[in-house]
Amino acid sequence: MATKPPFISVWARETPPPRRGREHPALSREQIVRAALELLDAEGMEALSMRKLGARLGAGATSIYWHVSNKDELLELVLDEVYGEVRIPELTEPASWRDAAAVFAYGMRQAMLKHPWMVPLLGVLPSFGPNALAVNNTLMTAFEEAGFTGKTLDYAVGAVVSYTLGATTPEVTWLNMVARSEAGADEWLTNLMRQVEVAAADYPDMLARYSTEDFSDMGVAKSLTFDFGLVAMLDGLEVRLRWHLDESKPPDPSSASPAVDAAVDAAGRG
Amino acid sequence: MATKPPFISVWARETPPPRRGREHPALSREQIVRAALELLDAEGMEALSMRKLGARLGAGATSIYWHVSNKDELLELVLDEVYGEVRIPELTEPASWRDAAAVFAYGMRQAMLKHPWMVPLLGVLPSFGPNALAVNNTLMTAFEEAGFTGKTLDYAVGAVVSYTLGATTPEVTWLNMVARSEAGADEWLTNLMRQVEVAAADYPDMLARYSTEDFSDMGVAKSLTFDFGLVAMLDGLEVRLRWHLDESKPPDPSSASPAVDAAVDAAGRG
DNA sequence: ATCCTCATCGTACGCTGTGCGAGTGACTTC
DNA sequence: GAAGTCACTCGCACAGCGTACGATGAGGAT
Repeated sequence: MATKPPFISVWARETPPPRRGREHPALSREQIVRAALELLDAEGMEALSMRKLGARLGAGATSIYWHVSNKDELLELVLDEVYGEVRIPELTEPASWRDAAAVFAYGMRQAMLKHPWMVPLLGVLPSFGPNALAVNNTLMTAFEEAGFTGKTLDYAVGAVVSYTLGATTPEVTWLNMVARSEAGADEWLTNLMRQVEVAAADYPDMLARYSTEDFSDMGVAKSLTFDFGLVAMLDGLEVRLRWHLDESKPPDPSSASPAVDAAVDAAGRG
Repeated sequence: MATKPPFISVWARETPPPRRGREHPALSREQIVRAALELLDAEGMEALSMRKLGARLGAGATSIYWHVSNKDELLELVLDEVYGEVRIPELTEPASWRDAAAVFAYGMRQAMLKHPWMVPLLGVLPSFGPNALAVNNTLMTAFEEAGFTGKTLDYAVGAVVSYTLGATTPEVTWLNMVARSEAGADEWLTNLMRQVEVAAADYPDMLARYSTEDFSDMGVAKSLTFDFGLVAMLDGLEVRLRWHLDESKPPDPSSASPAVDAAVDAAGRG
């Protein structure tokens, strides 16, 4: 059992000093990353192999390894390239932290929907690239100007980012599945529904709920769901912002009722 | 370029009727799933190959394919097995929907931290298994008893699930990285910090914020962050529950200020 | 004893990431 | 001009992957 080599983020490793070399190298890191991005968008994650990427660049497969030390490293670069698409405009109004958050959330969601292959990567690769940092910084600054400070600032920004990620992930999973079902999405969906109905026979409430569901305009429904949760989160944060500004203590400092504590402890021991 | 076969969820495919066969087949689906789960927990995703799994079961690699048609299908089964660990106790108090949500959130988070390999899977495989449905159903029922109905019910539950997923994902990514860095976590972290400082030189605010950060007790910090966002979300939902019960319209039906609309539209076109 | 079905397994195919060493051409130094 | 250095490219090879396929055997049913 060969232990796998340690993971070192591109952004954490020493970059060799640029020495003068040939004028026109055939390959460049930017070029490779761009080609990889195109390939991923066109055919998805499992279509990206070093050989295919090399072929697309008119180069040998292993030539890539001069510019990039790993496939993981390449993926880190591509991922940060996507973060570059998430642009948050300067919003100078006072208390426009809500707008900044909303623009980020929708931008991030759009990026994830446009590049579905990136979603699993978020669970494996860190997001320390310059573009990811820039996005994060913009959000931080907007929240800071609104009055969030210290840990509350981190908490609030983290909450918005978390919701955005978590809300979009299953959406992308769903779309991936529909896309992969080659047959018409309709027939595939009814097939799935029938099976789920069987599996969910034990839960009559669930069946009742599903039967009233409208699957015709899924896109709109997903958007509404996303917006609902986002606004709910922002409202919750706004309450905390007021507490923060007034330096008033929240009425109940902890979320945990005794019942919750007990259940969480039990789960922890299991 | 061979087009990949379509994806068909385990839960959506026809299961062959059980015919009477040998009394003691050497392998069983449950056994395989359990062994796969152990292997994944012990050595992570990329250590799970059909050959290794077969070896661990004292069987040939391809024998597994009698009980499971795919590696993806096996992973779907293992994933649902993990959902089985997320148990939400019966909370019969009125208005205990908050407790139910909190217990789910902490349970799900714990499961994800315990089985880090599952996080990327959430972006690829659907969660239609019986255990996943059970968890979802319990949450739904608790919210319904509290007064959520119709689409608002879906929205509210979805918001809690989304936040939980999205908040835990980067946590797991982080832990994975630290674990993979073979060298002491401390030295690895300082190394990363140095590089990030260089990369973030353009953002003086960010540097200032990071320097006041305390990295000593990361676990506690992450827990606090998680709880903060969760309670914020629940507060936001509680406001909506009251609107819902009073059938009063929210003061501002949409989150979108003109500035946000413009920005979102621009992103959509890009 | 014969047949039929369930279940297991060995082999093989095409694919993957990537380590290694040889090759190539341009620039620097004499 | 000659020699050397160095950036860069590439072919080969290795170990491993998922899994299609056909052979093989082990029971129960007849």
